Amino acid sequence: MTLIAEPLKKSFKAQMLEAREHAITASVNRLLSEKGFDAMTVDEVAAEVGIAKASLYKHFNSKEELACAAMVQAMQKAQAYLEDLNDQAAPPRLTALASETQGLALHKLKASTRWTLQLKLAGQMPTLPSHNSSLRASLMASRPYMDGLMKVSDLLGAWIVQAQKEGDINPALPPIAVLYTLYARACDPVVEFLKMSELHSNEEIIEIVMTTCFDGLMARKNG
Amino acid sequence: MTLIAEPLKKSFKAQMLEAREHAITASVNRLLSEKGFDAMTVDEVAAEVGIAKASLYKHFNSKEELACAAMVQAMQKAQAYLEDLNDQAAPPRLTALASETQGLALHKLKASTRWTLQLKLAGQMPTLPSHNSSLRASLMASRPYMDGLMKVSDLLGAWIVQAQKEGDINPALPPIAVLYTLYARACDPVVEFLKMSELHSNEEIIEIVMTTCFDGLMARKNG
DNA sequence: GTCTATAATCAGATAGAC
DNA sequence: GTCTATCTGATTATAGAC
Repeated sequence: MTLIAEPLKKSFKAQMLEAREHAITASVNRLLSEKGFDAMTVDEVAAEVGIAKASLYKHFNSKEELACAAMVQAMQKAQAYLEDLNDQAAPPRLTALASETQGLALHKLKASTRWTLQLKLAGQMPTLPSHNSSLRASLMASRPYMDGLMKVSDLLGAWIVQAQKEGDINPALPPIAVLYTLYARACDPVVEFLKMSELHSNEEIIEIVMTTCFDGLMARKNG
Repeated sequence: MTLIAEPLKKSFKAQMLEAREHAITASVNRLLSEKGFDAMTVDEVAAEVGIAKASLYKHFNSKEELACAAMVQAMQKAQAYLEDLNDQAAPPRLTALASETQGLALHKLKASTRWTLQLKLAGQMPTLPSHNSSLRASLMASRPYMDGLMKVSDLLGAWIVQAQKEGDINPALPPIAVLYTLYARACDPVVEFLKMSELHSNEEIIEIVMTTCFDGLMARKNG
């Protein structure tokens, strides 16, 4: 009995722990997206999760670790999405018109960007502080975060190079600049401004930002 | 004698005061550009200016006022630049090739954006915190700031509409979205990332960002 | 592991002499 | 107006009972 019960009990406790920590990271994620790292206080997190602040510090040793955990979770979600997208070998025939004029690589880059914007509009995109902060240092020192960042960059980087080869992405742009430009969509203030103006639906905002990102501001005279 | 000396003396004192306050805003401007509002401390400002913190508070009643003064200064500089650009009625024949295919409005929009990027790369662009903060509220309550912002927006807005009429800017984009997209160049993290990577000169960075902003990421197949 | 209560620190703001 | 010294409040982090 004890031989079976003991491991089960441990597993249950571990599950509870994991669930609790997941609830914490979810709250942190939301607050990070809403106010950013500096403005977010540990008291707020504790209040939102519904536990005492001291209990938080049993799970995470510092505010930076707390935020790191949320960022890692988000990064891994992105990684999973991109890997899934990458495995879809067959060209999607949903949008026949687009597929004929655009290569698969560009299609994936656009899908990724759209996914990012949707997440951001849903308030689930924990944004990095634009200026150097203690959080940046913690993230750089975090193996899981850097691993995720590298895998994500590799996937996107390969698509970028491929899209340039296929004549879909401007080959004059350094791939790294394209990568940064796509990353920047995750913290694009234009999205927030347009949302605040309440003149456009979320879908419209996404289409506007997708257009300015891939087609630019200028009219396509011969398009 | 005193009739002349008194006003002169007052004027001199006023000049000193102005010079001192200019030195303060210059420091604030630099720190704001380097670290942002939250990370910048009043102690730092005092240390950089070379006066005691209490003396700072004789000039400005709060950290917000301090930052506001710097932002207002920057906004007025932008306003002056744009008004100057606006007064150049004659189409610049410097770049004959560009002038033939692009209207004057687009030319001015590009010049403004380039100017912004240069300022940013020079570390003279005090960036707004991306998330809501006490600074935002202070700026909204500041008449000179809001006046400058409105004048700047009016000038840019007129050029945007004109450029759309001339077929240079994508007419499908709401003018307000174009305006926000241009404003966003002032706090574009891509610029910082590219600068940190040290792979490109400032001129190259500007050209890259100008390209992604106006032409987008995609190749111009029929351009 | 969770709680209440408290320590420790840091940064914005002020008092008061000169 | 400038200084040194100090106050105040907010926030990160911890001690210690249960």
